[in-house]
Amino acid sequence: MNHSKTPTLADVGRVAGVSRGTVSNVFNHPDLVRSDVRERVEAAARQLGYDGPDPRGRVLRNGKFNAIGFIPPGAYAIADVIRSPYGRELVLGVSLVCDGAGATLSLVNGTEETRTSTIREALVDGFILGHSVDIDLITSAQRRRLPFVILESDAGPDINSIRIDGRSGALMAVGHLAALGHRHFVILSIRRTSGPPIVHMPGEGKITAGFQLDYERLDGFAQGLAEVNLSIDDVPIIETTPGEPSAGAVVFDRFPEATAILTMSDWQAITVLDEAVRRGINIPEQVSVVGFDGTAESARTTPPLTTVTHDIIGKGRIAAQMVFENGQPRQIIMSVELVIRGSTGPPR
Amino acid sequence: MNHSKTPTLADVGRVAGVSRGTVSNVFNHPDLVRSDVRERVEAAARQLGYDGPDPRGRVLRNGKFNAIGFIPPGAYAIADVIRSPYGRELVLGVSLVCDGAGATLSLVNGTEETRTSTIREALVDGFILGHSVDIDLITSAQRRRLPFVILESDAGPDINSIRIDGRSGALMAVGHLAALGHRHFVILSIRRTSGPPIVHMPGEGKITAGFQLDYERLDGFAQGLAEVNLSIDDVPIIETTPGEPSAGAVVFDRFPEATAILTMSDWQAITVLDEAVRRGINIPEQVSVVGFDGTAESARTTPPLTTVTHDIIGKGRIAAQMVFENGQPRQIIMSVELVIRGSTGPPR
DNA sequence: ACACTTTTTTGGAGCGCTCCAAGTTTATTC
DNA sequence: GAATAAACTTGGAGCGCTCCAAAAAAGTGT
Repeated sequence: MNHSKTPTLADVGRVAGVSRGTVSNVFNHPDLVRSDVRERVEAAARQLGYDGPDPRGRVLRNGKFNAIGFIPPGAYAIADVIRSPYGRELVLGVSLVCDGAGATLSLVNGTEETRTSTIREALVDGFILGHSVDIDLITSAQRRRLPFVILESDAGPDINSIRIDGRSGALMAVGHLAALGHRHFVILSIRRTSGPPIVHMPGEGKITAGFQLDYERLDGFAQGLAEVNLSIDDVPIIETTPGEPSAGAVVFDRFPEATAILTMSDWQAITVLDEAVRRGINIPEQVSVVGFDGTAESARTTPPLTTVTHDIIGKGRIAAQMVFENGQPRQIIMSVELVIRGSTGPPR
Repeated sequence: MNHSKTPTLADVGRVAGVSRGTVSNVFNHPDLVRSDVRERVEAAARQLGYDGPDPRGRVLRNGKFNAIGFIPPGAYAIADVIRSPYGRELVLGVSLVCDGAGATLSLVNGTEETRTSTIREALVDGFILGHSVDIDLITSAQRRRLPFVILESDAGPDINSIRIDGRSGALMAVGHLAALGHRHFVILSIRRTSGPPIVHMPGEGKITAGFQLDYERLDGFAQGLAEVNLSIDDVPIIETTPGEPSAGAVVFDRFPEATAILTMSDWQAITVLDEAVRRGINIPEQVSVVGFDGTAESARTTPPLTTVTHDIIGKGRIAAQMVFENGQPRQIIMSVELVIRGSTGPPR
């Protein structure tokens, strides 16, 4: 029995002359075992190089993984979550709760196509679904019979969800810029697939937002524009994946007349700022830029970003708590706030 | 059988009138099953609300988790890893490989005291041990009989390890400052437990570095100081946990005569920069600051940090690859480079 | 020394699954 | 239509463990 295979509880028991159950107790409930027996078992374990019960067996027997999963949204990979300022604050919030609960945080891999099987197979006791989930995903999440929370999508009263009041945020952003006198806008919306920016020219007709997050913010922008007698249909909308480095270039090349750029994430706004530096465009003297989310990064750019903030870490934290508590489903809407900093000013 | 309990393969088989094996095949090798049988099984599964094989059983049977673990170093929690600029770049590197391999990245929870059981019980196929590991940890890692890599500690030829040439880095940092004319230094070393900064006054005697990382860098600093006829014993050394906000205050309060501050991480250096801003101290005119690691953040501070850089993302990536490859143990030493930016200048 | 209580130890059952050798059915050939 | 080949299905074995009811051993009091 001593040939290569890793030893099991039973092997240790055989060597120590006790039963499997006793060996199990030595490792899990040492107080139940007489001390001389315990020592004998420990000696046998040492001799065999046995280092405690294999987690595989335990998992099957106990039915728990002691882990919660974070499933990246849409087309994102784990790396994108960590790269994104927003993603990492969110995950930070989740991790704080995990640390408190002694649970592992699993960043679950899966492409957009494999996402349902990902949900089906993740080795977790509950999970958090990044925003932009579609109905299939929700169905498979429910099938898993594990507590879960959806971010930035309301999936009805039976499903935990947390989202921000994006409409109000967008409205405030436009309101602020309009009050400063801006009338020439460009909107950076979020591209949900990978690839270069997609430009929607004014008058091209309604763009259909795939996800609630995008829809609400677009709606807020539209409402804010309407208040100064502008139509969102006359505003160019560029869909870019946040962090896409060419976003700024597209904006400045194609829409030089714009004096204000509305975005749906700080990361997009930061990208624009970077491009402005490259081109010697002064922010906010020549162009105003507004971010979204209020990440820590937004306060550290030059100039600091005016942005629609919310408590991202808090959101992650609440999400994790909901998973651990596993109580009645709740739908939480977090409030947002417009923080005015240096990236916005009167139009040139 | 239809009462509350979640259905199993066997339940589905019973309803569909086939064996467990066939149901398993429907989900795992559908091509082996005749199409009418497959449909019957799928119908039964739908009817019972069965959504594919439970991962618990699969794990025990297959013996694989399809995940690699990142085990935070020393006294750190998962949240600290994500908070730290260095930590998240490292994890980013790891995550890139996980994305490529379709594996989950588990950020494994555990306090310093529970770390050995953490290693024993983590639901992973291999793992990466953050730096500052002690011998007990290495032993329990080896017992787990899983591929693993240690960061920033050389644990001998039988164990995978990756570390940077910290001594050279430290030497270059001092050399640069000395060449500028600095003679009054303070060193920020890393506190490995939680708590406020610990100040070692000059002449208090050797401080014993607990971990290879600290030891090497201190040694490099010592050597660099010796080259301009200074002794490290005459330099105050402050141990702070990176990110500790009071680090800067302690430096400026206790050692106003210092013109150059050497650190062991960018995060520490950034903390000092922040405090300098708060006090109206001009960097580098009044005090020079050097970081360590070369995180992305170091390039974005005002002024940008002079720092000892290495490829952190690459390090994470290589570590993950070593775990996946599970080949002959290797010990990799990565080179470092001094990047001179705006945070260093001649002494006042 | 015996009955009785308390402390320890035992081993069967079973968690849900996949593998695989063997068995069964269906298709093909002559 | 029997023989042979191909396609599909079966169910036992076993992954390593923990639980738990029951048995065994040790301790206690008279």
